[in-house]
Amino acid sequence: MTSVLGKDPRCSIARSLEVLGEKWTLLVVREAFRGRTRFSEFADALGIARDVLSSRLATLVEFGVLERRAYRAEGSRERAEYVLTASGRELVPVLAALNAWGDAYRATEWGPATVYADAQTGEPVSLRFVTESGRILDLDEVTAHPGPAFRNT
Amino acid sequence: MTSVLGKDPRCSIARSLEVLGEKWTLLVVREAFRGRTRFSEFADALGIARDVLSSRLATLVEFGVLERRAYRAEGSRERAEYVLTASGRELVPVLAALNAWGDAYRATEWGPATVYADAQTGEPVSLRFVTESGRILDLDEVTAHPGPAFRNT
DNA sequence: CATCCTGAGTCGCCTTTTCGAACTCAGGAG
DNA sequence: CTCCTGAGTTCGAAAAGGCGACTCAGGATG
Repeated sequence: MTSVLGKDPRCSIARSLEVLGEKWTLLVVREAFRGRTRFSEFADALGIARDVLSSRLATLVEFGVLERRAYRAEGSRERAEYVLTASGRELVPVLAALNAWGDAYRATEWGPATVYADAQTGEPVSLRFVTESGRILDLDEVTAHPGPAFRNT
Repeated sequence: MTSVLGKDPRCSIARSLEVLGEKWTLLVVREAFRGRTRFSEFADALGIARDVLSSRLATLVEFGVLERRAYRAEGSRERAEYVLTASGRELVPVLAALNAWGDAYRATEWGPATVYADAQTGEPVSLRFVTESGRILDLDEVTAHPGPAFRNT
């Protein structure tokens, strides 16, 4: 991506996209959530060119979304695997938000592809805005306004 | 982007990214949320090449995220403006999720760039997973599993 | 009327990314 | 010693992005 931010390094969205915004990157992360860990698993699942995959894995590792580890299947030599780090696992909301929007506005005959649920009860869950006191708001009750980064200095 | 989905048209994330995943697109949407409507406003705010902006606006209009309208400032000729549609406004969670992740994992000295709040009370809000019955869950209490699209057929 | 100015693009040329297939490399298996 | 596999790297061609110049429509100016 080579710094999309150029214009505003203060915007957190721009900084996130610097890591996640290149073609294929979020799909690689999606596959990581689906449990893929190996180079060929990602390549086969996505149909991505291998050199591009190589480059995407490298930046995801560089920015701490994935961790590259050596592992050894029995009777086989050492190989690399890529697993989500804590920061990678915190990308669920990003994927869930994209998933929900796609379900709502680009629906297909097949229905929803991924459903998020309470791990305990299996009850379906959705992403909502919640106040600190636990009140759940609708989208139109929420406003975005400039934070510290656009007030100080 | 020319169909990243190739491999899986059933995945809602892939379909969302088909519209939103090209370079600059989400930043254009962010600017739309900040109230920009005119071609030059987007261009100036982002520092994006004008031909690329032209193309991004076209696909956002094509997929119903923005609406292109004619407007006329007094004593000036008719010009175009781009405003968020209902489906565009529902991208808040996507931007909020990216914003939160950037704040958490790519923080800067300046602090958060954008803060989401209850429009009424000003109380800060965050994106959370909520069950249908209104229980708020932590990320690690949520699982993603294949929906209808990966079960039927 | 002729000229200037502005917003909203388009055009052409060059650089950067992506694509796809082929090639390499390291070790275990036969 | 050769074959096989997973994990990449390399290379040429195609697509996308960046940048400055150019166009186009109409209102304002003289």
